[in-house]
Amino acid sequence: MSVAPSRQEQKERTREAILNAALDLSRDHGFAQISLRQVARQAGVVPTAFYRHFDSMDELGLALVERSFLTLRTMIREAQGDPDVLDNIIEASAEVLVRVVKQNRMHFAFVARERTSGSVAVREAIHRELELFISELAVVLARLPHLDRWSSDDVKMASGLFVRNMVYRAEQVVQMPEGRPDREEEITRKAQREMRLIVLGFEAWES
Amino acid sequence: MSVAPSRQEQKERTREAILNAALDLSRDHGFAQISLRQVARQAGVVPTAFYRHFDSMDELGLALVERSFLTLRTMIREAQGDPDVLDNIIEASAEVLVRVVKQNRMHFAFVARERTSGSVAVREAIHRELELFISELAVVLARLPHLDRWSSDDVKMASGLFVRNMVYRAEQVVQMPEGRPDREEEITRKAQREMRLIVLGFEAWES
DNA sequence: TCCATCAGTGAACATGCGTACACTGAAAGT
DNA sequence: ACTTTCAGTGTACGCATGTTCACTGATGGA
Repeated sequence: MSVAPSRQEQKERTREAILNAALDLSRDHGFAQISLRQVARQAGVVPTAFYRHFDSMDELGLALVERSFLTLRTMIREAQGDPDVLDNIIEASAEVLVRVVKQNRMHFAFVARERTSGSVAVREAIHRELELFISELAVVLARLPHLDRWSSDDVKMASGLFVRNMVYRAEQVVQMPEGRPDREEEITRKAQREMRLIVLGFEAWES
Repeated sequence: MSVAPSRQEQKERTREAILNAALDLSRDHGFAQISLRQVARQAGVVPTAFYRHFDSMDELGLALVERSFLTLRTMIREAQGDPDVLDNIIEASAEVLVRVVKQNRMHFAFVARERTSGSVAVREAIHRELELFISELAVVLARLPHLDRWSSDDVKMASGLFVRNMVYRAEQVVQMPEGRPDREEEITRKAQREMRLIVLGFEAWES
């Protein structure tokens, strides 16, 4: 027998249910086109109960942005801890990327989709988070053996290119039908090739 | 005094009005979230008149995709005719890009936005058109002095990278507030730098 | 001149929407 | 044992939507 959940716990559960409902519904039609009532229905709650957790759909959207980028941050930390990644940043990180995107398909789909199409508030939040993410990645990259002689501007630019590559590949993984390891491998390969290209370009540039 | 327009002419005018109304309204909220009635209102016709021109909003969306890519094709042809572009593909094409995007801001905004967020039909149409555009650009690139020794796979990949760079820069130009030649120049510069990086990368790669 | 065509009208409809408001009943504080 | 708090309920409202249908009146072919 499970004990009755405390009030706080129960509220948190409903909040999660609403977040998941919104994420799930966004999948097919985009966050901007789903209604408060649809979200409430899917979450198993009456429309007015929604307001106990969020003031508006816009606020829900911002919460989803936050939750999605938490996943991204976890990814970059995991990559930092992994010795394979430090030895062979390009090959390993491309593999980490595809794996993590697959595991958190919906979060990445949300970011990729709402980045250009969400409400103004959501769009700006994603933009801010992506900029932050680029800076964080730049710090990691700057420590790498090959790149530590580059100017910080160049590292930042490389980081930006990597992240853009990442966002683009994430779009592809998200749209990829499930159970297609061949497509998946192809995406990984292309992502690697592109990152190698970027690094080679910078090296030819500086010399 | 102007003569009375023929029936055909008048119909074509209304059709244009509807297309422009939709493009204009999409600007702020995205095509997927605007209603048939809003479009009709802005075009200065009654909602039911809409059906004389399009069966549904989806069909309107497809017509907008077509019209937008017509603009893109014009751009690539213009670039081919321009001797500056052939001599100095990177610098010149980045400038052409920024100029054309500025002139057709709304069309590019539409493509960039609806590429990831539109209805399934619109999204697929844009994807198809972009693939086509990449192939067309690859043909142009293959004729260039520097690139004619590359494998056709590599040229295609470079073309894909250029187009992705283009789409991304177009997003920036679209979001850029008007009358900021400094930002504009910065975008041009970054686009050029990136394209040079890609070319350098390939050359380092092959040798 | 007559008549068919057809782009655009205007009223009507069922439906889904966001939000206000008064409410219930169990958990948590005293 | 009591009272307070508050997550979730149920009703009701005004409003915008997509689509239907019968219509009007100018255009353009006979």
